Amino acid sequence: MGIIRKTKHFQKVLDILLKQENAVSANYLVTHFNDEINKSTIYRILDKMEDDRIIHSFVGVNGLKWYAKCVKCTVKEHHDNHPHFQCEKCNEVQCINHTNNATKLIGSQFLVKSVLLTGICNRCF
Amino acid sequence: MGIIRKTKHFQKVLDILLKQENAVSANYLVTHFNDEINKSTIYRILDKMEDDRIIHSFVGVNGLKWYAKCVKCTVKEHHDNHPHFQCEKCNEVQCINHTNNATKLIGSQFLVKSVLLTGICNRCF
DNA sequence: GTAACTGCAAAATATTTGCATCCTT
DNA sequence: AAGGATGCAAATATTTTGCAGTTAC
Repeated sequence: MGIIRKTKHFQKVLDILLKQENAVSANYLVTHFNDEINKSTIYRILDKMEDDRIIHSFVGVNGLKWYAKCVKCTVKEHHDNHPHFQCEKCNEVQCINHTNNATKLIGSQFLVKSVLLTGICNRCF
Repeated sequence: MGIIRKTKHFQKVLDILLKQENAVSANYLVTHFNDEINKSTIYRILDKMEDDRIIHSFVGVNGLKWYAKCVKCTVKEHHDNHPHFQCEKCNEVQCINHTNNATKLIGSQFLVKSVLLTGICNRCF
């Protein structure tokens, strides 16, 4: 555990995540910061951010891990479980803004933390 | 491409998938058939089955690939996009029987092929 | 000063692929 | 006979880990 230090690397990764409208993959960040930030460091920063509920993660269609900023999460409650849609052709992930969707979908049998829909987007159709 | 041959291995893998109420991971099958069927063969059989719409696949919380039998799919149309729920603690996947859920969730902006919800199941809560 | 962060190399893990051989039709 | 299936080993690719050295508070 421990406190997160706001290092230069931390800030750089955070900046990308805040700038992005949709989710980004860990792999994208590794490539993007190639020769600037070591990949281990990136994975560790992402882990920390998720622990601190600054971002949340999910696994995409191809098994890659994706991250997106949490809009309205607190340390106590992580309620940013808005669904994501990923196109299996272009692999792009889009956030779907919709409220109460998860519970609407399956009632309250489970504590739902993330929802991922996959398929084909209108651009690739 | 080519025609699927109903070999002994093919039948054995199919039997497991049909017997199962919920989805199983490729990894489970590899372990289950250890010393009986080579892992490459299992992956290839699963690929073929998916091509032929006998089963459908999705990627779980930990990036592992999961497979489940298709209940009402034809070669022409693959409409078995019932949602799956995976517990991030016990990793178990449950099929959620619900109709029209995917389209209800996001309208008709995308062609939705699979829906995965993750979180914590009532047993692990 | 101490705990957290970083880079590097190596490990772990799941899946894929090349190739030679075997089997099914 | 021919095209598909199989086993084996090696390759891929992503993520994790151990460790030594550095940095932030």
